[in-house]
Amino acid sequence: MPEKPVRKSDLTRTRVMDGAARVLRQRGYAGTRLSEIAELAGLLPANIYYYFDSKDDLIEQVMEVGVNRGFEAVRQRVEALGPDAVPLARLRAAIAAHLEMNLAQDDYASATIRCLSQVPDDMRERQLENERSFGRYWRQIIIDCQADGSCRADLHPSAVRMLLIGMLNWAVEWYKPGELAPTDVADTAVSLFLDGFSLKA
Amino acid sequence: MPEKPVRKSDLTRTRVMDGAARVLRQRGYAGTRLSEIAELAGLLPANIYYYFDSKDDLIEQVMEVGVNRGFEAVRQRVEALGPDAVPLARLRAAIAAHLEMNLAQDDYASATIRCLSQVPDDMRERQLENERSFGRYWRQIIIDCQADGSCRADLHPSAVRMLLIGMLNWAVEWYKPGELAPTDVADTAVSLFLDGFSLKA
DNA sequence: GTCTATAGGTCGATAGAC
DNA sequence: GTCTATCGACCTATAGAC
Repeated sequence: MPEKPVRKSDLTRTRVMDGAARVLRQRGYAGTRLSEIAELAGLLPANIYYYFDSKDDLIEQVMEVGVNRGFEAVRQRVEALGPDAVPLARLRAAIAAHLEMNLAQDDYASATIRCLSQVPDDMRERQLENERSFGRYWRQIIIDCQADGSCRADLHPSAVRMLLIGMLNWAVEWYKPGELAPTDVADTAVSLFLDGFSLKA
Repeated sequence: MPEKPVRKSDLTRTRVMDGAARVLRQRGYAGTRLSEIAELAGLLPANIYYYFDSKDDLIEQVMEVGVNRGFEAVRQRVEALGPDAVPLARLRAAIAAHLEMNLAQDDYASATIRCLSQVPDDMRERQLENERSFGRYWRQIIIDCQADGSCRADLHPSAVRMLLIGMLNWAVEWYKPGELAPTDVADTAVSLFLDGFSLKA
């Protein structure tokens, strides 16, 4: 491993991205101001242009990190089960990981989720391309569950995936730390999604 | 019934609100421009101030209509079952109605859902107050299902409600008319939520 | 790398003629 | 009710000193 000195430049750049992620999460794309990002990062708005070409350039880089973080959180939890884990166990792990990531209020991941539908068309197109492998990963887990007979094959896998992801993503909108811990919500979501709400007598 | 003449003023006012609902749905709160609303309504931006005190005033009125439309769509479908319908049937009807309302792309309802987390704090506070009775309506149906033994009582009713509503609301973000009809998605959502994805052998 | 200063543009809102 | 004209605020982005 070669030396990888931590330069001040990199630290400041990271502070700007951290600030941008936080502002994007709570203001949305169009509501995000460079002045607020600069304040959080402890510099002046004009300085941002020393690190990024434009506001959109900064935002796009934040969202790229957000997708990667979300994907990695899910993948690591799933892979930790080992190569012999059954598909249903992998699905449980994926749901819990995705939800806990969002409820832990990771700014990058939740900013990305929230802003995807708000950014300009060309930026969204590139972002969707980034998320495609993440989507395939979910899709494969769901299909595997149907293929080995552990889950219902009468439902359209794409609809199942979107409804599931929606249930998880929307939690960002209403969850407030307090009464329910993130793991409690995750347990409820896993149980609800897999076993259903109704009682089969 | 007294005469209720349709004044031109009211028609124009409605066109402005229709335009605002559409723009809000696809641009979000901060991304909405009066110029785009005016274009859709067929007038000039300055004219909007003849009908509304301010941009926020217009937006708040659109969201108020949105909440009412969503609530009425759900309530009417549920009430149509008659007073003797079992809670589980009422829950099915509520889910289908809410989802179909959103997927049919009603601008007012989906704009409200999308913008709620983006508007200024005081506006959101008033909006949440409006939605409270809607929330209680859902809550009662869920509790009734648990009370009569048709649904699981081991899950926190609030968590169940939020996860369910989230699954439905997020559909606005990804649904595109085409392969799947709104009723198909609604059927899948009802089946998935009530019976679960896994197969109980 | 960080600052001051400012250009250039967009938008919400108002004033007043018609 | 709808128009033209315009003000003032705010924001992105650039230029250039230090």
